[in-house]
Amino acid sequence: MSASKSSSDNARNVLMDKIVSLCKRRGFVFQSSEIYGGLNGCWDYGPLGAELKKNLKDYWWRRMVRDRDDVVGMDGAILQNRSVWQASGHEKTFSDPLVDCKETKARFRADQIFYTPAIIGGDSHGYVSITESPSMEEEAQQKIRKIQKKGGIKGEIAPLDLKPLTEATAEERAQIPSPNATEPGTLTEPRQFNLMFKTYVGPVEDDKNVTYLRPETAQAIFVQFKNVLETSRVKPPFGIAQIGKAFRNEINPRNFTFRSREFEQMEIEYFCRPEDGMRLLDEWLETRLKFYEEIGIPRDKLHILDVPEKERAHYSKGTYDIEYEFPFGVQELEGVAYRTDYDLTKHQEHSGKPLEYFDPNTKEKFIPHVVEPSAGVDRTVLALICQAFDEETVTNDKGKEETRTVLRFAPRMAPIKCGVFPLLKNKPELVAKAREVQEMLRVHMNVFYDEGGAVGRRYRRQDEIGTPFCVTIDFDTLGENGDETKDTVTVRERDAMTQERIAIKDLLGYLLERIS
RNA sequence: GCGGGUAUAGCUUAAUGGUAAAGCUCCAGCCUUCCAAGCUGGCUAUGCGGGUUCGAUUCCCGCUACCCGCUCCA
Repeated sequence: MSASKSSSDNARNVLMDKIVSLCKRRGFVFQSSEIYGGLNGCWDYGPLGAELKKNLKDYWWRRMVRDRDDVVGMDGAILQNRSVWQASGHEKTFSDPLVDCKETKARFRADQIFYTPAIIGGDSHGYVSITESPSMEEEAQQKIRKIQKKGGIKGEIAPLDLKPLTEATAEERAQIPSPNATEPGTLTEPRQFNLMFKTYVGPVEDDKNVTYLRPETAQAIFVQFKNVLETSRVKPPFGIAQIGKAFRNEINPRNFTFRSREFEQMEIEYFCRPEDGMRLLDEWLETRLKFYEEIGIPRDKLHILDVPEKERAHYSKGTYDIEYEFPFGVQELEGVAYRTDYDLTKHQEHSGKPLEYFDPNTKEKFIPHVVEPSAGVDRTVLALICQAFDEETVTNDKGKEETRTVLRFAPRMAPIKCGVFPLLKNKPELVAKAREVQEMLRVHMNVFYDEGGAVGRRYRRQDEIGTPFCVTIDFDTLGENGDETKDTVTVRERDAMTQERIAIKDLLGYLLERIS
């Protein structure tokens, strides 16, 4: 690693440390179960984090559901019949058999290690193994040739018989070396690692009562597709939107709240005619990119990854990942995937219930195709905080330089929209007037009243939590300096720290215009 | 899961085999006529569990959590 690389790594760690520290100090995010030592991969949102997250979800719901004629909402249960997870393929594919190499400490997925007996000149010379790749035949050949050369063995190498390690018997496994070791016997037994949290429905912990906490919210939508269709007077193309928790028993949670074991998703399953799928995939990508701009994540901090076919889920005809430049790297916020008719078809097969749509105009019956924009709520909250975080150097009255920490949230995302301060707290008239203004505003937005300390300190406190506006009631407001400024207040803006004098009667309109 | 690192107050840092210190923050009071002013007072900490020891925050072991690198990421 070069010096410059490690110093920039260090810089971004410092930035992330500052963000994590601010999140805790000001009540955005706490470690879950902190007083008991925490719980790996779980986080709690404090008062401001909860507001921020709620603002994000509410705005998504408003833009994706209420502002549109073609999307309706639902709210599915976290627990579903186990058959749902069998039909969706999660019970099978969310469970990976893992093996460790005791010698090299490497970990492999057992289904991605392939092995073959090394047969040279008709005699067996043990086994070789390689990890799955397009060139694995050739690599296996090379490994066998090495054995041949090393042992000075004569004869033809027999044709390879490559099989995944999952098919090896116990006796075979004892003789199969790890792909990156030479001696056999260093691989552990394959162990099932299930990414789904298993639980039991009902009081008896019996195999018949097994189900899982949902690893994604989408399946509830597919399973209720017919009910929504029949009760909501919608017809394709239309979408069903949902916001809710999902759970994955990640092997390795990392990067603060970015990869958690319990997380929230905002998803739409958009049902359409098969021929419209690819076009709608692109349209939804644009719709979603616009959304990120609206919440204050600029386009130039987003990366669009057109996921290549071999990395897509097998049923997907096209997938875009929307990624954000986090301090710890470019990471996915949202996947926009064209899932074809895979999910509905699977549920139709497994449930035996028809999930087709009959188009009365064309007299056609078909299983709708699906485009799915699926966003991570917690990841987007983290992106909002990372994007908003800024430190700037300001010079105070005494000419001393100091650091101002400010979260530059888009006002519509800010947890608190407006601070309300009496200039001095020991003047009852100022306090009374400030309370009056607070009452007037609070029915329309989240406001915060503060009278502690000097007014400058109060401004800085609000800067650090991203409050876009602060209103101060002073002696002008009371009319002490003439009628012209009576019943006016100063509105101080967070980013530029500029102040404007606004009449109290115009204040609500002024703020609403800037925060909606 | 492997390897490395870290763990003292809300935050940042000190110190110590013998009752843990400070700055900032926070709270209360006084003062204060617009950008972290001042004064007084106050709350709050050695992650958890073992061991060694007369005595452990300090030494040892285990666990947990967080960070970094691998690995993993439908």
